[in-house]
Amino acid sequence: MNMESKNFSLEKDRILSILIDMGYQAEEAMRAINANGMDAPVADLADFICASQVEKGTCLSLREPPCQKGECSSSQQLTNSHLLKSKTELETRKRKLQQILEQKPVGRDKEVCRLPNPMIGFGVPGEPLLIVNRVLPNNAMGPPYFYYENVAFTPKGVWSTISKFLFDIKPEFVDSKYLCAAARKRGYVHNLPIQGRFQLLPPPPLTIHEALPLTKKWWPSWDTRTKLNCLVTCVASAKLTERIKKALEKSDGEPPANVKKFVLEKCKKWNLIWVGKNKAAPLDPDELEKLMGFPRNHTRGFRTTERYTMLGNSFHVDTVAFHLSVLKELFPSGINVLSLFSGIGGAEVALHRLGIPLKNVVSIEKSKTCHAVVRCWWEETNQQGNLIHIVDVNDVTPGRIAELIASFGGFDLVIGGSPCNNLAGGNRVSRDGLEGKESSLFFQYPRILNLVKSMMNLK
DNA sequence: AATAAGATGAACAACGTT
DNA sequence: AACGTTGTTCATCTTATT
Repeated sequence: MNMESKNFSLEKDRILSILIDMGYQAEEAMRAINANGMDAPVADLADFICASQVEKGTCLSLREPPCQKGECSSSQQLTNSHLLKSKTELETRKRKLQQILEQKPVGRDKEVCRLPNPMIGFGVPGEPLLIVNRVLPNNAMGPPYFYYENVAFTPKGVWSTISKFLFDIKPEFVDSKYLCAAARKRGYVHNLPIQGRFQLLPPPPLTIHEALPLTKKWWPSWDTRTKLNCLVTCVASAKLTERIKKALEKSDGEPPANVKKFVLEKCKKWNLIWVGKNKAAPLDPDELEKLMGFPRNHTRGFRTTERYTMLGNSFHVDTVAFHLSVLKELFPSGINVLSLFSGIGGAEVALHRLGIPLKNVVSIEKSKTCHAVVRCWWEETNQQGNLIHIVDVNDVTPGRIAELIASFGGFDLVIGGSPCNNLAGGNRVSRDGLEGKESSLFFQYPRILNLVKSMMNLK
């Protein structure tokens, strides 16, 4: 076998396994690849299979047409908010959001989800809801409720594909800088109610100085940042700190413009904070934990670089909790949660801090260290429910789901954020989009969600 | 052998100017 | 409308160090 046909065959296997991951039969997946070619987007292949299933009457109703969208405009302004911006600005925001919610795909190549500016989703704490009634398609309704998360900045077309596989619900894009001192631009697709949200108390500090008071003393006046950029998995080395120190020490007092520019650029790029005279350093894991909304020492006991990786890949607890807060009055006696790609348990921590009892949590996570973190937390917080760990998402078969549902009566919430590494801008090597090696695990989410839905509807 | 440090741009949105 | 400028980003891989 020559190299070219070997690569060809490898690529075919890869696409095939993605389609099988999505819950399709190997045979129909193969037919779709043969009919559409291997260059066709996976979404198209899935469409093809779905179409042929419809013809045969075997469609699992993965994608029913969305129901008639009602008017989403019966907006009502909540009174409170002294922070309320001018009325016209609020109206502008509402109008822009409405446009995004109603936007129709123009053509296959133009299917792009627009990002809202400001990135405040349906609203953030301290501001009134922008939309009070949003109408979801019938097939998107719970049970169970679901909540999916990923990075906002992706290659073009990714979010419209994600949306397409999740009942055409438009993502709610939110930047966590409205809830804490660090930016975190993320998209959330969910079928949760949006009225009656509340944030965790105490509210996290909104500025760097309040969040990290010790930096105040050393912060130069010409560094005007009040918010940190996105907290990621990599940090700058001590060498960069040294370079900055050296550059600043050449001048006493106000440094020249070119030095300022150099330093500020590095500070923004690497999220440095001022911890000493002329000393800009990366955040500690402890500080990351705090900024991400986790309890102190949540990831203690693991190597530093590992802690950076785990924390950088996590939910922002307060943002997620703000969205999940509506569940509190719906499930006063607690909930059963299916947590995909759990990581260090951002969802679990958020629910716990909201005071929602965790009855059964099925956590799917392949990283041993991540799961160890969640297990530790589970015991430290004296959880009364059951924590069930599944290592491989491929082991979540219809049979396994049926077993779990039979044992405790079904899931109330399916939550998770799938791997972003093939989507994230920081990736120079393999930013391959949704079909990338890890990010294609996204397709496991709708597969499993639809399994849970269909089995719970049988009951 | 395990761990940390260093080197490695591009894609995309937003915004201003021509 | 077209174009240039500015800014941000849940990272990977190789090499050095312990």
